[in-house]
Amino acid sequence: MFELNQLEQLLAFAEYGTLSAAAEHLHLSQPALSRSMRRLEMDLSVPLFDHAKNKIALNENGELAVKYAEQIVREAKEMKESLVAHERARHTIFLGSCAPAPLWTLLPNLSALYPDMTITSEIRGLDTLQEKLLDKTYQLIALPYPIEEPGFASQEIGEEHLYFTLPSAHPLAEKKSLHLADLNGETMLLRPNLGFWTDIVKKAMPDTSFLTQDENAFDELVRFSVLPTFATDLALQRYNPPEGRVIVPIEDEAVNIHYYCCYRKNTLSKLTKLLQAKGKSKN
Amino acid sequence: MFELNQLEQLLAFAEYGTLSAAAEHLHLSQPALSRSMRRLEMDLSVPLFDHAKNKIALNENGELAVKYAEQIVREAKEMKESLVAHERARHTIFLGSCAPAPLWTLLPNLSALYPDMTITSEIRGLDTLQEKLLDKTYQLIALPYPIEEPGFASQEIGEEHLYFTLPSAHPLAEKKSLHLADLNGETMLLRPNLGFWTDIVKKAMPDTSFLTQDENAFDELVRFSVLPTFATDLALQRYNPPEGRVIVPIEDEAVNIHYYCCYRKNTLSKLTKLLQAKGKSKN
DNA sequence: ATTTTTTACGAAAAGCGTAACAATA
DNA sequence: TATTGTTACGCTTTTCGTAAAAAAT
Repeated sequence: MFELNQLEQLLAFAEYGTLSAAAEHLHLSQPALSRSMRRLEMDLSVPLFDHAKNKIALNENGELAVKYAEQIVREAKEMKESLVAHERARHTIFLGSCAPAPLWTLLPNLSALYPDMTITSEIRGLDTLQEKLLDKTYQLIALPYPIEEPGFASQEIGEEHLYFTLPSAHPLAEKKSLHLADLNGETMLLRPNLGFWTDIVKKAMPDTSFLTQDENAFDELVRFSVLPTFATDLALQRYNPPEGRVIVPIEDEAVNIHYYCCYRKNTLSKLTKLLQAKGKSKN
Repeated sequence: MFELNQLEQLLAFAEYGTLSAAAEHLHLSQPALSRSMRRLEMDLSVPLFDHAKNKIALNENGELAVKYAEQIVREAKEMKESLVAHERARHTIFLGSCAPAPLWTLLPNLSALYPDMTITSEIRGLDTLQEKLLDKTYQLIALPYPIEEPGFASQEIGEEHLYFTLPSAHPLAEKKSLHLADLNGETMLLRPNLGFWTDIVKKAMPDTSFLTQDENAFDELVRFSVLPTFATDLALQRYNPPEGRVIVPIEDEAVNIHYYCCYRKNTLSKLTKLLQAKGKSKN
């Protein structure tokens, strides 16, 4: 039988027109390529070239052979790429979340539980998350509600609550609590990549314009700004509380979020234990 | 890059389940196959097997690789078969005829004109002939009428006329000429593979039952039979006239056949000369 | 005990490069 | 004369088979 090697060489010849040119691009001596093509003719038991003394060209068979070779070589490359991708996927847990907070606990726990796996995560919209869990892009997603798909498990992994952080001089800074609507219309600062939190507050404060600032410069900006911004209880545990700001709870029921971790029941067997542990430790 | 060789070996392993069994069917030592599969894993930079001490089995990647390998190997075989077929076709003139007589002149002339080509011929129905000329199965066909397809040439190559051969004792044996209908209802003997002649006489003599006899035993049978049979002027030139038989011309216009040779104008360049020569020599 | 896979080692085969040759433009 | 393809020859690399070892049924 002939070999893929020879088909690639045939394609190189078809592309470059002469054995010398093709051999150079193949990093091969020209006599070697000449012999290899003769072998291909033998292996196929069909002449592929018109061999003149000083010129060689594809004949009718050769042209046909090139067509086949293109297809076969393409599929061979596809095979390798696909296998490499598949192998990578076998060693990767791809985690989607609706918000940053679930990742703070899930990522380190997953790393500890599956030390050989690469953990990749991203924050996406609720529809995207569910869709890509079903099509197996994600092995695991964090949602603000449980899903009911058969064959999937949903387990609560914690809750998060939203607060305003107001400058001390703000007119409402002394209130014990507020509604989102109370600040509707005021310009506010937002961290980027807050996931579905952004949707919630934009919906409840349609007249507010939100300024989004780079994550790294955000704290700096807040310190020297008089604009109100948000915080959550989980974020306040994780990061330093903003200086010179008053934290005011928000009473809207929509900002009391319970997170659920959703995944296929027959995958990630160690995950069940992780999630049961999750119910207790919320740091 | 990996090689087709290795893919075939992978398929053999997938089929036979163990390296030993696969190696035997591949006419290869088992250690060689073991190493070859390890090389395949290296070449693909992906593990394909679960290597246990004493057992080796395809893993998830391997199963996927087998699927790809099946396709690629199938196409590789297809490539070879297709090329061999194409090569054969390049050296073959496939000739279809509606009757035996045109072949008697066309075959030797084609052989002389194209000494490097294999000449293959068969007798088929008129519709089949035209259809397979158009789809390039035939390079050349002989029909009892010219065709009008654009791009095709039709040239008359001779004529043939049908006769009855009657036993001397036959009631009609002394007639100077007859019509087909005159013997309608009588049982007759027929050579096999007469092409469209069979259709002509069956149509004009619907009440006659025709007995077809093997070509080699036919002359023998005729000699000892009192059944009428047919001959043509061309057949009488070619073969010995039947003993003890009277040759009676048939007057039906339908049995005076002019043969036409039909072929693509841009192929068989030498053929034009042949056909012009054909008009003169009719042996 | 037999079967199966892997490792080790020497031999066979295949493939490559350099050089030389032939032919062409 | 420079370029192209084929042939010849020696060398390297690859691949193979046998033998031996390790492990499992």
